[in-house]
Amino acid sequence: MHAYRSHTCAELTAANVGETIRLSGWVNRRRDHGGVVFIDLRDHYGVTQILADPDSPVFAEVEKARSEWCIRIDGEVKARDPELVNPKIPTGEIEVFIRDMEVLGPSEELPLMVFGETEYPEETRLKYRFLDLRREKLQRNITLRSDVVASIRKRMWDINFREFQTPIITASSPEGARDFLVPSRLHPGKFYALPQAPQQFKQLIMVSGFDKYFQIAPCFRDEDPRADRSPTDFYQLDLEMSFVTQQDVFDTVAPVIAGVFEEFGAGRRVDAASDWPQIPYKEAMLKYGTDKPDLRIPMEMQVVSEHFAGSGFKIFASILEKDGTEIRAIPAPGGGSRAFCDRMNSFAQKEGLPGMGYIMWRDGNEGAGPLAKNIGPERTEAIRQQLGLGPGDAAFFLGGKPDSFERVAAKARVEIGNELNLIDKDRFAFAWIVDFPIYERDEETGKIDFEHNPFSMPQGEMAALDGDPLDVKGYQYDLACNGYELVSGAIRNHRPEIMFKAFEIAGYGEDEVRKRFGGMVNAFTYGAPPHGGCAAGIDRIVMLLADEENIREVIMFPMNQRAEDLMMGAPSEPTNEQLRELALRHVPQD
RNA sequence: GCGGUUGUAGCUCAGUUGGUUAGAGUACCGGCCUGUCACGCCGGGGGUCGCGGGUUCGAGUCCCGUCAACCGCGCCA
Repeated sequence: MHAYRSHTCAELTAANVGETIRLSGWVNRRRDHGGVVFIDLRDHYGVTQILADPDSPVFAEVEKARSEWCIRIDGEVKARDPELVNPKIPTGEIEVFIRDMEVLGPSEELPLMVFGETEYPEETRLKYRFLDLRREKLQRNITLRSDVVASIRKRMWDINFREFQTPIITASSPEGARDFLVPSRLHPGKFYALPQAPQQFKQLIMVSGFDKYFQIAPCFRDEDPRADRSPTDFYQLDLEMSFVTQQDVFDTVAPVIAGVFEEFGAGRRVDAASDWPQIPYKEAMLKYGTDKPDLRIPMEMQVVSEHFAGSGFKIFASILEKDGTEIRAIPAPGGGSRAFCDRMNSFAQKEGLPGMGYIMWRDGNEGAGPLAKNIGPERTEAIRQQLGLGPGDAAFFLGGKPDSFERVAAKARVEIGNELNLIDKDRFAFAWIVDFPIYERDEETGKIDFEHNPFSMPQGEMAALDGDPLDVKGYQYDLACNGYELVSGAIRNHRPEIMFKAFEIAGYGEDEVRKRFGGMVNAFTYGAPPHGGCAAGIDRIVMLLADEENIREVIMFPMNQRAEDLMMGAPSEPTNEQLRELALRHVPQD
């Protein structure tokens, strides 16, 4: 017999009754009835009930076993009496009468119970990640992640993409985020960097003639985390193709993403890849206040400035006298109760706005609420008609420069959708967001800078760069799903002269471009093909499929909110010798 | 860097207007129990109430400061 097991803890059924078998696993639960002791033995695959009574030679040892001890047992498979069958587990028809037991790894008192649904603070969970990972949910999530990655690889392979590994230790490439730097021992005072993405490498792979590249690529960014954003490192399905238009990229990627969501979505509805809308960035910001809208929520914002200009509602009327301002409405069908409207108003205040005015419509389409009183029945009725609302509905209003309220408006729209139960939880709703602007103006300095990364081809190419930079759109796109940004990509700028011009507008000279992106720009002077691609967030895809709201639930060994690994103790102080070798000295900051 | 929330037993939490020796569940230790599957019953050990200062006759509770965790803002494909 094998040293540790003849079967897994999920395998034994009535067909095995009478066999002598060997199992290894963890003590999930122990139930000691004095004359009979039960142990639920658990491994990765399932649970099997073990029992011992005084007839067993190891009865005394079995009584001593405790939760999460790792043990090996030998025993005989017995059928359970019909009334003792446990229908909750696949092995519920049998149990194993234990004849021998070996403690492979005893356990201290647990800081976190593997059994049960108790919630634990993240600090505890991360410090004892190996225990947390034993729990059913994380076993499921992490396994799902592996299956998703395998499926993606197969799907990409099937459409003739090939996976190539790109360097992890490379040059700093300022793409927007902060780099992780790695000091060089052989070149004191110089640093490598970890790639924020394999961006330049994949473009070089296209110049190298490989036509279709993908990689499940680790990306490193030294930025603060969010619930849906891992600090330090995360994984992307990174891909790039030559001789393609934006639509070609969509037609290639959408079926892969849709296929994965259908395969692992557990029956949740997936919008057909061919039906995913393409929403211009400007329109997305107007209707949803964000470039990653949740399209499961039916309401769209509308501009209603005309109904407030010169009206009796002085706050909005005077806002509208300033340049670049507008009033926008978020319709809330079924939201016409005072309690709900007040709750949303304080939600907006909590998010940093002065407030969020509202109108409710009663029977006979009569407008109610302070705002309706101020602007009078005619304007109130005009708003109702524009928004297509009726009795029992409400609308919320935000005023000012769009930049100042769009972020909160987007959150409010989600909040309204949630509160009024307007979100179909069993659906994945996708949309391509297109026509991103290439440039933005820094509000404080007034300086023009790249809105995204600087590698996108401007729509209209060189000629487009002659006009107002803020009007230049790029062949640059995101894929939004249920309020998350899943994919981001672009048709790249492969023409050095257009790159230099694009950088010049943002205030970077040719020498600066050559210094930062020299390798790539140089390659573009030797017959660069037009190319484009995108990157899809693996962690976020798995997060959506696993129905989790925190990205750490789908990462095996995540960092905490301060980018520390509590289990491994990272970051840690280097030894003096390490510092000496690297010619580094730590200068304490006050 | 900023804002919000939280911090009480190994773990999850309760703790009233400031008032006796800080509680429960679970885990752990001991005892009882031959059919449980969240087994049950009896008993026990276990506390720097995050930390420091203040107000008070008296602070887990009020005030000030500070630390930590999470969520958000800034930042960031």
